[in-house]
Amino acid sequence: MKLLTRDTDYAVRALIFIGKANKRKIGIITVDEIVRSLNLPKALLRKLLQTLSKNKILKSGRGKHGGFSLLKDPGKINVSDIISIFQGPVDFTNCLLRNEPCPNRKVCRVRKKILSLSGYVDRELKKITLSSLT
Amino acid sequence: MKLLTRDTDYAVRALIFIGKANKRKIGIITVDEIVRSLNLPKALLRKLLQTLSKNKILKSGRGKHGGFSLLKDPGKINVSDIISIFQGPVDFTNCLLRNEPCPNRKVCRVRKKILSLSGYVDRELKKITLSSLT
DNA sequence: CCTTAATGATACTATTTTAGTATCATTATA
DNA sequence: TATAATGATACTAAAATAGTATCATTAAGG
Repeated sequence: MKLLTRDTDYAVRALIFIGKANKRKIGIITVDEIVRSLNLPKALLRKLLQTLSKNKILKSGRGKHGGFSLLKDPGKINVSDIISIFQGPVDFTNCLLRNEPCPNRKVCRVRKKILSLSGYVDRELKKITLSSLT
Repeated sequence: MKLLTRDTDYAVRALIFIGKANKRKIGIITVDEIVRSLNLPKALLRKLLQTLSKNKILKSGRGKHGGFSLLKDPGKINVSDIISIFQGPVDFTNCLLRNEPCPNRKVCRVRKKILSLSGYVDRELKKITLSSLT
């Protein structure tokens, strides 16, 4: 019952690395640099960073001297965002019965509790910003 | 990102049903009765209730007039227990790096936060007892 | 220009988890 | 001894997770 899948996990690691570099005024980081420091599989990391670029978390530059840098303020990037990108929004509820919407949804006490837990966890994850991690 | 898998979900539904029946002094419930009321797949439910019996949540009786009843006090059966049985203990942490223990474990801030969230969720799930649901 | 070093797009495979079914064995009751 | 119940177990299908490979495109710099 992992909260973060591998993709999210590696993406967060990479973002922390890029965030730290940006802090030291190193504008652009290549996949190779991240791989050397964090020991992540290169082909996979490339895919993840491409996804982060498509989702406006990173800015990418192509060609020689290309690479990645943060597109948004590190205070505005948080773990809930990254989970949303790689795993879908933080939502613990299920509320299906044999693949149909559960008829008991409206009054279900389990649902109420799970919903509230889900909300709590999401709010806490939104507090874990990149700036709080670098 | 479901918190409960289908097995846990169906098991909780069945336990609620059995708990309610036990409350009304109906000692023993058969799989067929649960299936008729909750519309769950019979073969699957049988397997789940067998697992609950092995885990000392239910008592089972075989033969004609056999069936299931709660083995423990409904105040002492909670959702965290059922998750533990079907999905393993409530634990959001991962802390692997390429399938090895992550070397950063000890100082990792993400880990600290996930651990604390995990603990919170588990404590809350332990509060959702069967008696609170029937 | 042309080489090189970077990302973009995309297709593919393997493994694990989740979801669900089927069947024979055993037991208790009437 | 027939019947109605659970016990044990083996099996299949689908989805999610984990990971790799390759060609296309772009930008810098001699």
